[in-house]
Amino acid sequence: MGRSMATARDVAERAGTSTAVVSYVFNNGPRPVSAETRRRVLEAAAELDYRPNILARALSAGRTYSLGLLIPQIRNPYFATLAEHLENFARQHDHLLLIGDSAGDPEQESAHIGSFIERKVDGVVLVSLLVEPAIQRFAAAGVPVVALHPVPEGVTVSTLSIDYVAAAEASTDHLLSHGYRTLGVVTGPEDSPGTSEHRRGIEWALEKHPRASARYVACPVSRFAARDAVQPWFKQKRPPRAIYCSTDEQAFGVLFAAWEAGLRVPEDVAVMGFDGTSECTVTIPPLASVRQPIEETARRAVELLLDRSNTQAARHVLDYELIPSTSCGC
Amino acid sequence: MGRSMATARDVAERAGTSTAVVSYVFNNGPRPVSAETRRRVLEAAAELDYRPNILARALSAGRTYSLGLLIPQIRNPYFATLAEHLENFARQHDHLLLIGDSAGDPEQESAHIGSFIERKVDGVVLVSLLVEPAIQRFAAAGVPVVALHPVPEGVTVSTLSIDYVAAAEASTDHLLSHGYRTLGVVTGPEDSPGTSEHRRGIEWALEKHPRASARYVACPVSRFAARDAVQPWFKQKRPPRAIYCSTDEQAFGVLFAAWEAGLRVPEDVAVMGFDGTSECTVTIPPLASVRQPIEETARRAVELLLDRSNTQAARHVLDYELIPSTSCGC
DNA sequence: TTGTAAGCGTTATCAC
DNA sequence: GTGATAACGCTTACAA
Repeated sequence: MGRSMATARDVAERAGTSTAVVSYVFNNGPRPVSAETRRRVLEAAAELDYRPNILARALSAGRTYSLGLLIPQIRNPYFATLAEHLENFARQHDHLLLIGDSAGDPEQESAHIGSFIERKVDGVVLVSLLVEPAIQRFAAAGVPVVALHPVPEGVTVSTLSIDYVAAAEASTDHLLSHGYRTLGVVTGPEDSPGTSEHRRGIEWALEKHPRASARYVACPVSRFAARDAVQPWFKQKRPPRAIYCSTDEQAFGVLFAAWEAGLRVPEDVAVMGFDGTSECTVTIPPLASVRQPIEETARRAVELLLDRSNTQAARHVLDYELIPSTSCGC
Repeated sequence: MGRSMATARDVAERAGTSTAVVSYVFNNGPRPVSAETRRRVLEAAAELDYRPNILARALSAGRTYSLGLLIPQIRNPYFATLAEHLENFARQHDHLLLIGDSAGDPEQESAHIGSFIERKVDGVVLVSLLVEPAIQRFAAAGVPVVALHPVPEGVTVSTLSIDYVAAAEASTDHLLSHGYRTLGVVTGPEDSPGTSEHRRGIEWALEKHPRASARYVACPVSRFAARDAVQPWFKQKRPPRAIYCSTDEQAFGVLFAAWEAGLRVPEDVAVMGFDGTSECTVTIPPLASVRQPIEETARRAVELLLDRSNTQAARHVLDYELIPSTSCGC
């Protein structure tokens, strides 16, 4: 029982028809089937509890009904939330989501890319450490990709993201409008996608506030790395009055470092995150941030990948939302 | 280029042999191959950049080289960490890890179970909401399972976990040994696996401290739900002096609720978590907890599932470690 | 030690 | 509208 599933052949025999017709019924095509025959097939299938063998289907039809998600770190709540939403939308379309967590390691990322190609996923949602090689390999294998971060000009791929430069500028503006003059900036690694966009937005904002100055530090996107990265600032006589973080994950580490150094947030140092995960509402104190439209991103990413007519690489821009909260001082 | 991969047939032709031998070489069996022939096959394979088609292999051999992980919530850092380690070990054994996140919803859990069975995973690591139905379905489909939580007596399945009762007792003992007399206990839902083990351990500890009393609340395993669940306590004139949480995830919400209510941790209220994720080291204040051996659990789970000789259901018990920290008052 | 050929369970072409 | 039948690419008896 359950040991060996019924096959299309069994259903065909019981319905007094052929395996071809069984296939036509279950796929609504490519040939038409009379109402009466269809009924008999569905009845037989129900009686035998027939479920098409996905593996056989994949081998024959060349589609696996699976999507890949490649991310730097599943422990980052932003990516965990993204994965949740993508999984929901993928399931609604009868697809399985494969999650490839690189854990910040390009080698693991590379292994996942190979794995996704090998398993012939129908499409990949990409948040990559090393954007260009990843895109090259998927392109060479004919796997559709949607990237969720900025990608260098000239690289042909669909992207789906907010305007990072504008969001960074708005966020910095918001911080500086409190009158804070000294800014600390925590970004991801120099070469990681998005870092230069954050910088550019921050610099644009700084131009409008000539008395403000900024110092920068780049570190891995982890709360632990960020804590370590800002500790030296907090030991100085004059720590930055406000800290801009390019991810919430890093901001979590900054909040801790401030607490550890005996600095009050926001009275002594203001902090701003980026991503706007719901975890921000229960940090101590609640974290101001820039909300990314995670659910909409997930919905559209799945649509883009599964819409097989859509073969154009396009750059889609979504809206962000500035979320002030206790940590920024308002 | 990359469009259509080389097949075993191509390799066989180029090496002047048959597809059978190609298969023997790539699987190290089941028939022996002479050194010379093996060399020619490998050479031809390298020249053609041949990679066996995993789908075809799965269909033919009945193994998919994939493992499933079924968890209640990927956003919980404990499960995210578990997923990371499992993925690493699975990859070391050339297996892919499929993550099924139920998001606390039995219907989603059920859908994932169906999906894992349908895709014929070679084994499943189970952290389930509804243990028995899950185990039934996998058993009926002939899928090996390792459960990472307590499972009712009489259910035949391998388990791999710490002794929850003993750990809960030790943790409660530790709290009470500070002299705290009033204890608040936050557990997961009444019917979720583990809850009764936590309760039992706590009660054993309470018996040794006759002047101590406890009040209980059950809530979903989420920091948000836990925050809401303990808020009423913190509004009372005499909140519990110490709070035991059956997961770190819930303890995170308790720390926030205490802060929000103006209570100091640990001066006004002590807090203990459970799971011992590294996130505990950067909460405000750092969270005392019971460390689960996540990496070892992951390693052994993969070994158990892939060791095909091992068909016995056994209950494996791992060691936990009590981790005192600021939040408990020592 | 190697080759032939029959599956694995679909899909889809092509003839009826 | 329907039914044979040849793929899909691999594994593995069985024969040589």
